[in-house]
Amino acid sequence: MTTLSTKERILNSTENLIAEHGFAELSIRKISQQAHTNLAAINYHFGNKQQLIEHVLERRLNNLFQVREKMLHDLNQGNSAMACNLEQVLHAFIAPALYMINDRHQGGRVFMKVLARAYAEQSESLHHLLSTRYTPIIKEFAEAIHLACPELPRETIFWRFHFIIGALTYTMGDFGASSRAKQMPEHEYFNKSVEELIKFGVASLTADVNS
Amino acid sequence: MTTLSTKERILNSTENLIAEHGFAELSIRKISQQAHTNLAAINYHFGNKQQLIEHVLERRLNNLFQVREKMLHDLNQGNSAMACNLEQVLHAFIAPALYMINDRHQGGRVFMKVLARAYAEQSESLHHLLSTRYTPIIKEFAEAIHLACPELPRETIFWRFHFIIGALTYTMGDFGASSRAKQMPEHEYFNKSVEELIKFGVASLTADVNS
DNA sequence: TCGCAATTCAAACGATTGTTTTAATCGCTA
DNA sequence: TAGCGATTAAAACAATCGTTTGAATTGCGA
Repeated sequence: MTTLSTKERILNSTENLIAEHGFAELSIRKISQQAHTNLAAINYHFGNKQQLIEHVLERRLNNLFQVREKMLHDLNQGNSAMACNLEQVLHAFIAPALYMINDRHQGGRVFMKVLARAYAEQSESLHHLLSTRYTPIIKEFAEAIHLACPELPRETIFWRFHFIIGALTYTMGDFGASSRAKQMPEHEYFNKSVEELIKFGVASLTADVNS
Repeated sequence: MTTLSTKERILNSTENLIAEHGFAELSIRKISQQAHTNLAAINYHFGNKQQLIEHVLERRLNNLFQVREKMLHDLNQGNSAMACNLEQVLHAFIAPALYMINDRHQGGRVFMKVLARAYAEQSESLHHLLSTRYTPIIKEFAEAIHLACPELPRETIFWRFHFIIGALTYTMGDFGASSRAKQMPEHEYFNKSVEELIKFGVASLTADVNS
């Protein structure tokens, strides 16, 4: 049970507290209390509060992006001759978030709330970290979408992919609240969300384009 | 110039500070400083910090919802016999936010960032305020969409409208950052956003439905 | 088992937080 | 203009914040 290192316990507690109460109420005293460690341990291991938050984001963001890129890469291998299916591309982008959330022992579900909040918080450093990390992978997926839908103007792809990411981010942050409102088990609500989100993305990208 | 009442200056300053630096860095000392008033004036006029934040949200939210409902109502009057156009319905939902943002003398553009952050912050009281306010108008628009697209299952409408709201919310919060990244004037970027967002919503709702 | 580095701990630092108190000032009516 | 309620102002309150300090403790290689 508590075979986790102090560093890991601090990261997990930070993640939980951000997800539950947001950045505004986050304090390193609450973190150290929930992590069953000392105040100074946080500064000892992470330097300061800001760097701790960045570690929380980086830890899982790196993993999420790697999984997404691997799934997209595998897709390209399988369909080397022809452009790959649009639904598969969107699946490669959305599903890794699903896996992350369902893998409760990794605490990914909590992290997606953190991510949604980090977006909205938009403190200069956080936003810079997120945008520099996100930009390359977004370009890769936009290119894959272009191959799947060559008739779509690149600008249209840019906008609609942007909106799909928005719908995904919003849905992630909405968790708990929406599933409670619908009196549905959270994991069931999530599976439904991803399924509907992919259909939604495909629909928005394959509809007729006429101004 | 400074013909505004103390109450209004406090509300405006709060709005600006949340939009610029988020809830985490918001303090009533910064608010009173920017509003050129005294610390105690905030507690005198609004009770406490939490109630002040709620006033900031309510002030413009009420106006936004009223405009949306009026536009939807006018639409129903004009097309009483037949179901009204889907694009018009989405326009009635999205455009009021546009007007709000473009009307700089009302400071609406700033408020949309506040709204996007309030969503992500998800402190119990804020989220409760937003969801209780939002639920009725969402039901109204979902019904209008149903009339415009009677062949779409109600559940599909629910999900896709939810995603469209997500894309809208995300885009609002993204402002400034994205327009700066694209080296585009903010108002131009916004007009483009709304235009693309409506096309995006129509596309996602009118595409063929096959699981 | 000794010794040293890594880690944890309690305590205090200065700064800032939201709120309250008490006095001064304003604006309007009688 | 006198007086009174509404508003603003300065100051202090207790609480909490992030960070630092220096000593105590741990764990592991020699």
